[in-house]
Amino acid sequence: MPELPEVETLARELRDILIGRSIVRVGVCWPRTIAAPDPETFARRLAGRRIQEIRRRGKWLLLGLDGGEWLLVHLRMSGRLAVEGADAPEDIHTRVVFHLDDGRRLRFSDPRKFGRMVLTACPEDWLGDLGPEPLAPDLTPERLVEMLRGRRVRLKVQLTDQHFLAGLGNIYADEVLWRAGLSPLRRADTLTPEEAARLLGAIREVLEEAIARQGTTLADRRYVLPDGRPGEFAAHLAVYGREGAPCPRCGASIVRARIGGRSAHFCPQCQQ
DNA sequence: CAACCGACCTGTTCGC
DNA sequence: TGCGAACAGGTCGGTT
Repeated sequence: MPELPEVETLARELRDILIGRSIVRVGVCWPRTIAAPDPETFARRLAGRRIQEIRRRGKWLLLGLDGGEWLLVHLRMSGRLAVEGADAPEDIHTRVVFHLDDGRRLRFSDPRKFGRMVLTACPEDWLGDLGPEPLAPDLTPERLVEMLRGRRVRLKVQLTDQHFLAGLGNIYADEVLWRAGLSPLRRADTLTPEEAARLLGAIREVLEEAIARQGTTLADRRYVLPDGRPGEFAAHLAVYGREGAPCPRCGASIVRARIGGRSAHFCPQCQQ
């Protein structure tokens, strides 16, 4: 499940490969991947465009093209971007292929078909009402306290709400709360300023460490780098996917519960 | 505003 | 062994 660290890693890797390259031709294998414009227009308008810059916003990847338009990509659950030679093996999950001017291709595969792409001159129209970037310096502990005011939902739900904060998903929300020593069941507006500051610190530590290790590749290998290499953060997960295993901090057994319709993993001992 | 549900999807795991 | 049910979860839109 690609979250902020995975998309950030992709953006960094793809910058080295794609900046300055031109898209020669686009093949759309699963039209519903293209949210806008219609798939034919999408392919036609992309042909001949040069990739000038690559950014990330929350879990969105943004490719800036000459001519002023942006190609927006959201990987959702199972989307994957690979850069490969023309001789690469077929993949039944391929949804969109971008043929590049160096003979290679950027291939989007997505077994679950949830991933979406948009070609637009105005990305803000498509990013939704995203919350602030967790790693941006202007997100201060004071501002986080302000943001939490009146928020009666449980912390786990709050952290995965993209309107509140952009980029955290199920895995990193669990890891962040463990690092901060806060219960996922805690009501968001009950945090003291000290706890909010601790939470922000944990968010940044976890995300920065995960980015440094190039993201989390689980056994299903749903996320890998553009060249197929795995990210190395999975070995450092403290709670996610570790139900019944010992807490790295206190040794208590990690618990899995259902919060807000999805699984939450936490240590009942150090996250009271 | 909070909580929940279904829809979108398919590969994998689980229980009988 | 084989089958269908349940599960995995990001996001949106709808209902209670």
